[in-house]
Amino acid sequence: MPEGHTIHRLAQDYAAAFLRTAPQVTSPQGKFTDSAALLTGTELTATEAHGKHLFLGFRAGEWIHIHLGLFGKVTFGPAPAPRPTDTVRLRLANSTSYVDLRGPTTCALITDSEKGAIHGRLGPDPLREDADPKAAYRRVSRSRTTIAALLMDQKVVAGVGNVYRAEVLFRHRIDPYRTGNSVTPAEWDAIWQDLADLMREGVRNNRIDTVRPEHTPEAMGRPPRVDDHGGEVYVYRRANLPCLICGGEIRTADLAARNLFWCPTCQKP
DNA sequence: TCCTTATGTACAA
DNA sequence: TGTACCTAAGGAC
Repeated sequence: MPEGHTIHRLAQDYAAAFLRTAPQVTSPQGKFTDSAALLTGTELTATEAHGKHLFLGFRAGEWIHIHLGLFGKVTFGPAPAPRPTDTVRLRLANSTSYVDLRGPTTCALITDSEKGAIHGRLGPDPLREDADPKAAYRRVSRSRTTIAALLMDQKVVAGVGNVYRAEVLFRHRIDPYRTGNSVTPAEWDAIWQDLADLMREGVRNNRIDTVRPEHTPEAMGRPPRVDDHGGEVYVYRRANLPCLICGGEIRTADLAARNLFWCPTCQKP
C-alpha cells in the first residue's frame, strides 16, 4: 500500500527493529545477493524516507535504496524468521526480528552521492521537516498541466499517490481538471497543509483516512460501507457510488494511465 | 486455473 | 502515449 505515508512508517519500523544492530542481510530470491553479502553483519546506522523512496544506511557508508512501486510489500515478524519464500528480495534478520521485502521496483546498493541525486530530483515531501511548499507552488503555478497530474508528479510534490491526490482535491472542492496555473496561493497553502496533516495521520495509523467525523456514513445517516484498501475515503475507488456529501454519483476517468475519482457536483470547474 | 486489478515509475517512440 | 516490470489477492470459470 505504497504512498508516502507507508514509506515514512517503514523507515520508523525498520529503525525500531534494526537500528544500531548488525542484521544478517540476505536475498533469498537472488536478485540482491551480491550486495547483501557485502552488508551482512554491518551495523544499520540510519533509516530515511523521501516521498516514496526508502533509504537504509549501513556503517559501510552505503545505502540500500528501496522503492516499492505498485506491488512492493514489506512484512515484519519476530525471530526466529520462517523459511523465506522464493519471492523475498531482501531479508534483514537479527536476534529479535526479521523483515522481508517482496516485489519492489527498486532494491539497490547506492553511494551517498547517488542518494543525493535522488533527493535532488524529488520535490518537497509534506512529511519532511525540510520541505518547502513554496518550491512546489512555483512549479504548480507555472504549469498548464492539470492539478490532478501535478499532484502525482514526484518532482512537484514527493509522496502523494492516487489516493491522497483524489482525496485532497475532493476535500478542497477543486476540480481535478483545473490547470496548475489556476490554483491560487491560498488554495495551494490549504492543500499543502491538509496533505501534511492527512499524511502524518497516515503514518500514525498505517492507513489512509480522509473522511471528516461529520461526514462518516453513521453521522450522515447512511449505511456504513467497506473500502477494501482499508481506510475511510470520500471518492477513491467509489465510482458510481453516492457522494458522501451531496449524494450525487462519484465519477471515474483515466488520467495519465491512472484512475481518477471525483465528485463533479462538489468539485465544480 | 485463468484473468483482472492495484496506493508506481522508467523508458522508448 | 504505450509498454514493461515487479507480486498477490479476488473473482470468474
